[in-house]
Amino acid sequence: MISCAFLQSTYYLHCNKLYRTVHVNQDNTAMSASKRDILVKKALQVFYRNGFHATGMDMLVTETGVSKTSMYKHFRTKDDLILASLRLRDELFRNWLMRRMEELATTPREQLLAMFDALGEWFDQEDFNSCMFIKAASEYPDPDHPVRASAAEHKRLIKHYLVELGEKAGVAEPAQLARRFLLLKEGAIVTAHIQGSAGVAADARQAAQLILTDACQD
Amino acid sequence: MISCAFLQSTYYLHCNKLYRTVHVNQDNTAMSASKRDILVKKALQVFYRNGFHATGMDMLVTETGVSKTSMYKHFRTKDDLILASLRLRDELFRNWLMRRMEELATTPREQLLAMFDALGEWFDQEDFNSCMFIKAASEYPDPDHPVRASAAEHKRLIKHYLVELGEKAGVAEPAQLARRFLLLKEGAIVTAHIQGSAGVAADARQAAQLILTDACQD
DNA sequence: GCGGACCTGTACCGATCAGTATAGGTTGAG
DNA sequence: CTCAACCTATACTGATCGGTACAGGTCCGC
Repeated sequence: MISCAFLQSTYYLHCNKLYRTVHVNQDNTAMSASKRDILVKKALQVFYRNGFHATGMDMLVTETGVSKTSMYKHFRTKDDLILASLRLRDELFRNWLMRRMEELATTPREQLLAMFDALGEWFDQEDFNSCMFIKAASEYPDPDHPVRASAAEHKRLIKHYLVELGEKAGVAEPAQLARRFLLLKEGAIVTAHIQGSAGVAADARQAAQLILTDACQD
Repeated sequence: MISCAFLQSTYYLHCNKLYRTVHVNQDNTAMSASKRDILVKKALQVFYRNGFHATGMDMLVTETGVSKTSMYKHFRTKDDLILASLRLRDELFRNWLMRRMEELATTPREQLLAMFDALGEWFDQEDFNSCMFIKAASEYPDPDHPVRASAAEHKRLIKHYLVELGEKAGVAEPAQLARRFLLLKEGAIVTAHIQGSAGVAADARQAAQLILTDACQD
């Protein structure tokens, strides 16, 4: 089954031909899913690299290869496209992080610490450019803006995964452990972005080890 | 000589009519209140609240009360004004943080932990809007841009202060302690910004306590 | 009163912003 | 074939972008 769960998905489950799959838009106009996928995927890259306000729709036309007319058929406003990009980013990043944590370690305790090994791999990728949601929140000062809600939801979902892992690991206060790990994670991302990635993930992992040991002693 | 060291004051050093720039502030403190100082001070507030790309020069004219002609007399480009704002922010914020840490505690060990109490006060201020340098770095993707250098320097100076405090506290590896504390600090800032400030500073402080205890056992 | 330092307001520049209008090309189903 | 869905390119809107030009106002030491 080929489908794109990040693009309002269930409708796709009834389709057997991706190139002709039909997506029901906000205004009930039928659209080609593949073009839409290409647009969101490439827009995500441009927004991540270049920022949101600094990226104009004309730049997106040249960078994505999708005409402006099609863009505005798929998304009523630039903000809608941004939100779709953030939804995709949330899914891709969380899937990658969780998969990598589970690949790098076997026990829940080790998987928790492996988060920082995975982050270290991310920091060393040449296209690493901080967390897209931290950047998004930085550009949208209104706390009620949907972009901010998207960022909060992304962080909440990661925290939820860490809590689950903490429960599997049998720590006394998994919620507390998750909050502390998240502090180290966000701090490592920001520090690797501003100061450079050298040693940052290892520092965070060592600090996390202390916190985890303490959490298991309780 | 009355001047503001944070405001790239060389231009005024050649001015022998400095008294013209001395005014009385709202709180009756005599300070250099030249148009340039007013401009940078208010521009800082607008950039911090509204972002860099999203703030146009025309908005700065209305928000600061300084004419556009004067702005471009003092600063050749918008970027120069942004950099001056960041220099001011660096000085104001670091001075505030260090002063508050030393007010809240007496011993170096307690002062280190008091950083998170000070951060907690900051998070609860209604105009708290994340770290200006994290936001600046988020908006300027080019790592060689002066804005990025300014952000890195700000973080470096704070780290340097933490290392000094760690040495005074007699910990075995003050540099390592400072790096770990900085991870918690940046993580707390980002988390308070995105998820809300409730409990964030306290979480960070508890984690810092564990790290500090470990550092003193060595 | 004169000159210079410093400020203002207003109008303007070409470029770019988000978004729209219009016309036409391609594809596949019936 | 026609029809409809979906795509393209181009041109355009009014607003705003960073930045400049120009004329004039105010204050000061001389």
